[in-house]
Amino acid sequence: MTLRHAILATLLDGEASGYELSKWFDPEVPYFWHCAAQQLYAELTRLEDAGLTAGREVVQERRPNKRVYTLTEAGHAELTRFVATDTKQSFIRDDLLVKMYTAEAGEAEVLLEQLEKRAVELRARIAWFDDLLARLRGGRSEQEFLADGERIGRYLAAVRGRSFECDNLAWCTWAEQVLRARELGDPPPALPAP
Amino acid sequence: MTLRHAILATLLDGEASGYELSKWFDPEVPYFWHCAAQQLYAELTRLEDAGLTAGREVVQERRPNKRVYTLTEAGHAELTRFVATDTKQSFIRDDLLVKMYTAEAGEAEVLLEQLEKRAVELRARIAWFDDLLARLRGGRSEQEFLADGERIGRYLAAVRGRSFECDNLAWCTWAEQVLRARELGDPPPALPAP
DNA sequence: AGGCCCATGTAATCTGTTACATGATTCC
DNA sequence: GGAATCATGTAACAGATTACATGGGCCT
Repeated sequence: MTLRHAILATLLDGEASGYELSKWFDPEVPYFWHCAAQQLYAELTRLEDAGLTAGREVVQERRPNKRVYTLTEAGHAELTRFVATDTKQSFIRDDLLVKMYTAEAGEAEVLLEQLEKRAVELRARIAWFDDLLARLRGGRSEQEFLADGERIGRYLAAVRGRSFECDNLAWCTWAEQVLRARELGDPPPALPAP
Repeated sequence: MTLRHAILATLLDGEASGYELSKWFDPEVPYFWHCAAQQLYAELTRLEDAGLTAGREVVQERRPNKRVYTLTEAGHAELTRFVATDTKQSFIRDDLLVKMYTAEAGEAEVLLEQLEKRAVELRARIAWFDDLLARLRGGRSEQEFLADGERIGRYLAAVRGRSFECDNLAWCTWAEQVLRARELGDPPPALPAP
C-alpha cells in the first residue's frame, strides 16, 4: 500500500487539502504517483483515523469549506520506517507495449497512428516536467540547485519522471521509423542511444 | 483488462501452456507484461470459456499433464479490435520514487543503500534483456533483423523493456552521485544525457 | 445557458496480491 | 535428504477503476 506513503511524502512540503493533493495525483498530470480522486479522499480519512496526519477544517467564503492535512510525528515515523523497507521492483505496465507486441508486416497502419498519438502526449508531458523543474529550482541553475537546493528528493523524483517520458518518446519515434522503413522496404534507422 | 490481451498477444508466437506463459509473465523476469501465476491460470480459463483461445489437454509421462492453448479466430479478432482502441497513458509506479521524494539533507544513508540495491537488480535485468534480444535475432545483426525479421513487434517491445531498465539505471547512479556530493559538500555531478 | 472550477464523497465492480495446497520427478 | 521444476489451482483480501452524486461560484 504505497499510496499511503506517497501522500505522507507529499505532505513533507507542507499542509495540503484533499483537492490540492488530487491535482498532484491526477493521472493526467503524472508526477511520482497517481490515483483517482476518490481513492485519495478515502485514504486521507484512513490516514487521519490512524493518527498519521492531522486534519483541520478551513472555512471559506465563496468556496466550499475544505479540510487541510499536516504530517504528525507518527506520520514522520511511518515514512522513515517505510523508506528502510525492502523495495519492490519497478515495472512498466503499458497497453501500448501489448499492442506493439502484435506488430507484424503489413498491419502497421493502426500501430503507427497509436505511436504518433503517444508521441504527442509524451511531448506535452515533458514540457510539463520542464516547467515543474524550473519552478522547483526557482531561478537557480541546475548545478546550484543540486548542490544545496531544498527538498532535493522532490527534484530528483521529477527528474526521473521527465527521464521516463523522454526515454519513452525516443523509443516511440524510433519504433515508428522501424515500422515505416519495413513498409517501404528501406533500410532500418540507426539505433537509439544506449 | 489488458492481461487478457497480453496473453492473446503472446499466443501469436504459437501454442503455449499456462506454465510456460507463467514464466514469461513472472514478475521477476519482466518482459512486456507481468502477473502472478494464479491470475494467469484464472484468466486462461476465462479466455477459453469466452472462445478466444482453444485449449487442448496434453498427456505426459513423467510430468503432470498440461493444457496448451492456441488463438482462435475470435481471439485474433479481439486482438485486432483491441489494437485499434484508445490507448491509456503509460505510468511509472515505483516505490523507490516515493522513497526518493523524502530525501533531505542529512538522512541520505538509507536511500543510498536502496539506490545501490536497485542498480544491481537493474544491471541483471539489462543483461537478461540483452540475452533475450540476441535469441530473438537468432544470429542476425540488429540492422538485418530490423529490416525484415519475423515477429518484429515482439522485438520492439523487448527493446523498450531494455531501454526502460537502462534509463532507470542511469537515473539511479546519477541520483546516487548527487546525494553523495551533497553529503560531502562536493560540486554536483554532470547531468545525465537528455 | 452551458461549462469548468472548487470540494468531497458513496457504491459497485474489476484487478492484483498474498497465503496456502497438492504431488510426482529430477538434480545436487 | 532437501531443493528445484513441472503443473495447476482455491480463498481471502487489498488496491484501483468506473459510474454516479451534490451544489455554489465564476466565466463566456
